[in-house]
Amino acid sequence: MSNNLSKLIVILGSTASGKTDLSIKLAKKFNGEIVSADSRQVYKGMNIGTGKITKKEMKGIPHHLLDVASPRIKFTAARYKKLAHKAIKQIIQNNHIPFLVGGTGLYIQTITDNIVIPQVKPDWKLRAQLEKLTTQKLFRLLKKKDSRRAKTIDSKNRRRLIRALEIIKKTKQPIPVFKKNKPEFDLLIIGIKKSQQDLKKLIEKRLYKRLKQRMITEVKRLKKQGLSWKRLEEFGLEYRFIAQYLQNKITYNQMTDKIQKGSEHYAKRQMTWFKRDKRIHWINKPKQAEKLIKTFLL
RNA sequence: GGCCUGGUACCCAAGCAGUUAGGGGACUGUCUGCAAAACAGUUUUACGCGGGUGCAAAUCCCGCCCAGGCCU
Repeated sequence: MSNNLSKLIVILGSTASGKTDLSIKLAKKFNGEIVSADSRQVYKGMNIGTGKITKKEMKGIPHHLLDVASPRIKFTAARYKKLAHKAIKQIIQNNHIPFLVGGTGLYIQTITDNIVIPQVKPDWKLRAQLEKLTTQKLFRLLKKKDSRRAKTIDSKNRRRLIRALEIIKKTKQPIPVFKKNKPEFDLLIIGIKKSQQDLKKLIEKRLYKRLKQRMITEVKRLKKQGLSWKRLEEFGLEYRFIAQYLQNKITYNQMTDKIQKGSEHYAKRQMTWFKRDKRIHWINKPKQAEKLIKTFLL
């Protein structure tokens, strides 16, 4: 099993599963630093709604990939890979243990499967143009230009169709076949398992805590700083539904309801995603994680 | 007591004699740079109850029940 690769410990789990607490505990114990894998916590000013860890809660453990982007600018998985990779390397150089912690499956996969994302940056102008076409037309266009990719793509998923066409246009080539690569690190992947019932309760508790912490004020502040309602809604969950509430599109009760149900669904989707990765060691208790890590670091 | 309107699957809601309405929600899943996103599948013989007419009724007829409205 042992090889010459540097070790990387991954802690993942659905929203509200307790990743943050566990990661602090483990990082303290094993001389670690934390690299966040969260597609919303990368944004500055989005703290309460994303459940971003506070300075105090960090207990001196260095954290990476938090607050690295302005919410005005769209952050992408490709950018995540670059920054996270760099952070991990740095932690290793400091002779600390890197902990990749988060719930954004795609971001985690860029590291754990070392996915090569086509070197084509999003072209927002082109996307706006393609956005005007019907889904059917987009699909026909793709079929004409790259019949291989057309066979595997979701023919009704506009977002993916547009991305595919974007790559073809820029590279003037068909889309390369998707493949997972050997990871650059020696991995231990730990997943926190919670029953759907427990998660429900945890999400509810967390929601009321966040509302008390003035989560709505946070959204108002972001709006004031120049973010459009549309942009705020794009972030999903708390940001989406609070924005809708502030625009009087929904009532306060509808807002809390939608955040609750939306979070439950999100948690479910995350688990559906994670289930596919057979390398994950699922645990219920922190002790189990400690044990796994001890063996792994020998 | 009389007149009217309505009672359709978990919810909303079209149909008004003869192919699966549709939406929401719920559940399950997908994943090639927006991933807290986007997308897909399932929930496809339900029409208040009892009779009748018709080859055929949620749809027409009769009676009853329930809800709401109006009248006395």
